[in-house]
Amino acid sequence: MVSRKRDKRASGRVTLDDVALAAGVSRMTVSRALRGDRKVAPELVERSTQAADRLGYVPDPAARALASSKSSHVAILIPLLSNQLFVDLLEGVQHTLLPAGYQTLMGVTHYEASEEEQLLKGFLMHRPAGLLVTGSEHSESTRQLIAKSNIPCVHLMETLAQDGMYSVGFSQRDAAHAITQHLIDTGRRRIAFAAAQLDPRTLQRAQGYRDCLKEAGLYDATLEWQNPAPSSLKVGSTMFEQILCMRPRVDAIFFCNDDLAQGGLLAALRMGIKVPRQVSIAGFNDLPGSSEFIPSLTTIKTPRWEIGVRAAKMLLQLMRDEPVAEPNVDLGFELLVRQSTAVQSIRND
Amino acid sequence: MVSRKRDKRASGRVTLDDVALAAGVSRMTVSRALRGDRKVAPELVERSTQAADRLGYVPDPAARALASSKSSHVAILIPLLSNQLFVDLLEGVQHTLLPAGYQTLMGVTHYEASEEEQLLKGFLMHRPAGLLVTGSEHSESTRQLIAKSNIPCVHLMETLAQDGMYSVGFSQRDAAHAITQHLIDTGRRRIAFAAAQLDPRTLQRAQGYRDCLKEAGLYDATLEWQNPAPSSLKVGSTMFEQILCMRPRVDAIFFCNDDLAQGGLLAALRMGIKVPRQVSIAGFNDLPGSSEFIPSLTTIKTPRWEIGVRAAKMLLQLMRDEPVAEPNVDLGFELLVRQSTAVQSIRND
DNA sequence: GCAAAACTGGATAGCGCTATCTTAGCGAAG
DNA sequence: CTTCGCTAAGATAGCGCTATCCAGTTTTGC
Repeated sequence: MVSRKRDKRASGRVTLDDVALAAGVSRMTVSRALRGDRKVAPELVERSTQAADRLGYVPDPAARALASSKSSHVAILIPLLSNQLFVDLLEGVQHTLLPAGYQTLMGVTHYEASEEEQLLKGFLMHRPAGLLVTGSEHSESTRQLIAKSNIPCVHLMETLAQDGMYSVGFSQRDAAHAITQHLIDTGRRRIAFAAAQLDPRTLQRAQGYRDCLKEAGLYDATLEWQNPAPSSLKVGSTMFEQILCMRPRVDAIFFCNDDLAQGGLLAALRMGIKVPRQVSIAGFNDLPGSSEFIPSLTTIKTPRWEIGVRAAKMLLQLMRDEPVAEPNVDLGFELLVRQSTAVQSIRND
Repeated sequence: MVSRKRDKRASGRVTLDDVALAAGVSRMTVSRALRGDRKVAPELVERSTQAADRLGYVPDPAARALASSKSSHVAILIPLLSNQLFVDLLEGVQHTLLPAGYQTLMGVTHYEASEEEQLLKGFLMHRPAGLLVTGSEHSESTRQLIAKSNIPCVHLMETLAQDGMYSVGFSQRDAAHAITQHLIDTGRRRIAFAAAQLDPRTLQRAQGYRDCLKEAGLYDATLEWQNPAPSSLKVGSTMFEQILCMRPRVDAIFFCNDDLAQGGLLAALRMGIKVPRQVSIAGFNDLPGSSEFIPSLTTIKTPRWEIGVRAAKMLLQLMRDEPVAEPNVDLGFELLVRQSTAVQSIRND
């Protein structure tokens, strides 16, 4: 017979067997009809879906996972959620994955390799169907865990041109280069760089800054400031004070994240330093508030929501074994010129 | 025999059967030994755990869920992640739940009842072991879904004294009352209230503001400003301008969230209005940056990380059918008095 | 026009666990 | 000394699905 224990109907759960019985076909046919994994006669599909709807059938992900050894989970690893950047990324991902029937397992690594590894292990035991990770630099064991698991994986936020790897992001280096160039173009000559949270992306931005200034013959290593503390308004304030105290002739500061830059703007206000007249300030990421600051903050608008969406779409293709046309997608960036780098006067050098 | 298909060892997965074989006991004994769900002879527990460790056994959550019809998932519903408040909450929850072996399924509702319902349905089909939801006000169908599911549920962020319900939070009303009282105590008399994102907690804060001013005989309904838009720096700026334009004699504004208040501070700066000399400004939540603003922002520090931890602990007890001593926990709040409400002068009224 | 290949629906056998029933072992009670 | 619990370990039976094999029916190729 089709069903095993039709008498034990007390469970309340509608199973495939119930649907099959109602539709007058076999359980397998319903399973196939609902998932569309093999060709089923249109009429039987119709009958199956109707019966499923009528009975309110909801597939059991656990049973599915057990039988197919593939879950409907996608694990995503991000460094933190206190940066709006990653929140947007995550929302883009969920926006795409949820309608496709995937649940997101989110892990916050706090930029700790050990936490990342721990989280990944926890996720892998759930046999996720896909993996999304931030950046491409990971500890050796993390890399191996990913490789051995044989689970489709897309890297987020960076461009990456490595065979067999998938990524969606933009060039952090180029973006930093562009905004540095903008500072040069607006007449600045002693341009400092202030970074905190020295993650790989920050370092790539540092490189863009450096390259640009070297090309212009303006590079001065003593104007590069790096602070390993987590990026925050407070750190930005402190760094601004430090920089202006140690290098009073600096005429622009490129902060590698908007929260630092916002802190810088506040510090300038406190110190009575006019922005941009005396010092130009630029940020990165276009975080909420940056457009409202006094003066409004010049920054790089990064397409993180779009990155989330695009990466999730790519992952969907990978999970369905569909071909991926472009394994490494560069979504670019946009320079937003606002008041904090306005040209106020030609400075004599 | 104990094992079913010992020959088919190609899968690479270590199952309970493997461990049982290695330990020289039955599969059930290992299962019980590892979970400690029934008494097992100490020696057999020892042998089981050692064999499991040696073979690197990792239980399969899907199989577990299927067999026991209870998963190791906990679903959490929060309104949004762009407010640091909920990020902290979530981190507290994960910090507690992850070591206990539970995976968090996070859903962002964007304050939309329909989204909440949709997400909840998706979660419920995973048969989560527990549920965490923000606040106590939900659509009727959401409430019913929760009730019918019979899954332990803890409500976050609000105090709630309803039989059979569990909550961890603090009194939004009392906190708003306290900060309003502080404004009165510092000599303010025409105290405006500016709210956005009119969720239940915001409305409770409005009530605290209202109650306090009425007690002091200072209530003026025309000083209450509510904006249904999502809370943001920009909205705060706009509301500040509006309030000062329409009610120029206002001497304090209580913004119901720090981002609004920060926007207010920036607007004041732009308009040349001295804070706190001319207008006191108070916020709510102590978000990052508030201590760095010029002037630093008086606000209510809310224990959201602790709420997450405490709620998760309570949920763990519920999921283990342990008794819960205190089903409704009030974690309080703290008034942080900073420069934005300093007493600068006694205003004649 | 006939054999082989291609398809379709159904029966069967688990996926890796846990709930539950059974049985063996053993001390306490009569 | 026997009988009755009572406990702890093992055997059994699925949880609700999908992979896979099998058989019946088309199609296709030469």
